Amino acid sequence: MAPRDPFITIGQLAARTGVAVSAIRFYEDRGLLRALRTEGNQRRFLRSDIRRVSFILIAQRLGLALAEIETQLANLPQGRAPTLADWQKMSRRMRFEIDQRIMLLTRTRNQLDQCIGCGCLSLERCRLYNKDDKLGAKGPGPRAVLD
Amino acid sequence: MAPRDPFITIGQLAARTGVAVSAIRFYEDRGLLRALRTEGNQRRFLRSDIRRVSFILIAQRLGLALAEIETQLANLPQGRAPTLADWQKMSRRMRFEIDQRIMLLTRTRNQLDQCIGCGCLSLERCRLYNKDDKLGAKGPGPRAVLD
DNA sequence: TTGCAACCTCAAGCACACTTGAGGTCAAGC
DNA sequence: GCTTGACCTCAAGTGTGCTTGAGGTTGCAA
Repeated sequence: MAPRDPFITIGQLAARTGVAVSAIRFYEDRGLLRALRTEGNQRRFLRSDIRRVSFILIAQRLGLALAEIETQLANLPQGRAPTLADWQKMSRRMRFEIDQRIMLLTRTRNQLDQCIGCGCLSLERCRLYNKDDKLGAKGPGPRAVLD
Repeated sequence: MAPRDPFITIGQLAARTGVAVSAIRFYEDRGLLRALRTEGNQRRFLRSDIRRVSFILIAQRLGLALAEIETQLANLPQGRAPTLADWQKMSRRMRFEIDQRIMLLTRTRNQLDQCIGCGCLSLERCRLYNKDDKLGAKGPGPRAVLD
């Protein structure tokens, strides 16, 4: 493979991102990535897919489910390398998400501080545990965290 | 049941915490709760178990896995109602956890800010995506979030 | 040309956090 | 005393995010 080849193999993508090959195939299945195929049916990714996978990892660290990440990624062009502006837009959206999360945690902390005084955690007047104040559960399976 | 009965049924515990009856049985199975039994083999919980369940909910919101929550709960007395001091100790531990999370998010945000300028997200020098900087994956299953 | 790592598909398995279902028991009110 | 809803157990199912395995193909290189 020439050094200027714009395409990379699945193994290279895996190595560059630290994600398992099987996970990359899984992401492709789920529609988070798209790959071209060689004549011999092997996947070839764009170099820019390294960024795409990195984005998936960061978003997961923030607690986004793959479905939500897919929605976010839909804002990027498919098939061509995103421009710097494309990525900057994504970054700003992410920053907003992070801000939201920090605010929510801060709110939880403040409420907890109020509770330390009374040791409640379970009284009707405690907003921390109040089930109507809870972020709705989303059915079975792992719950989303602090969103 | 007399109004001063110190015990509550599983249905009452479910109603007071907003958690499904099946989930409470599951928590008991997992060792997060303990129940007495009536002669007719029905569970009877302490009123203080309402707090215990509330704690589980809050800890889950912070992204703790049930196993970790179990460890935390081990610091509470089993079988008798925890004192105010017991709960205050828990609250302070939780506050620490929350602080950690806020710090990690703040760090992530700062790194992202640096990235907005270059739109990188995937370059070797970018600390955000750097796979050695990643919080280690913990095998299969849902990953812990920002811990 | 042959060897071998890297690739392919498809099906099944796994950990977590529960829910659902079948089939049966308990207890409070009429 | 009978009905009815709340309770019981145990097994199997569900959704998410993957991994593992079987069985086969590709492609670089010695």
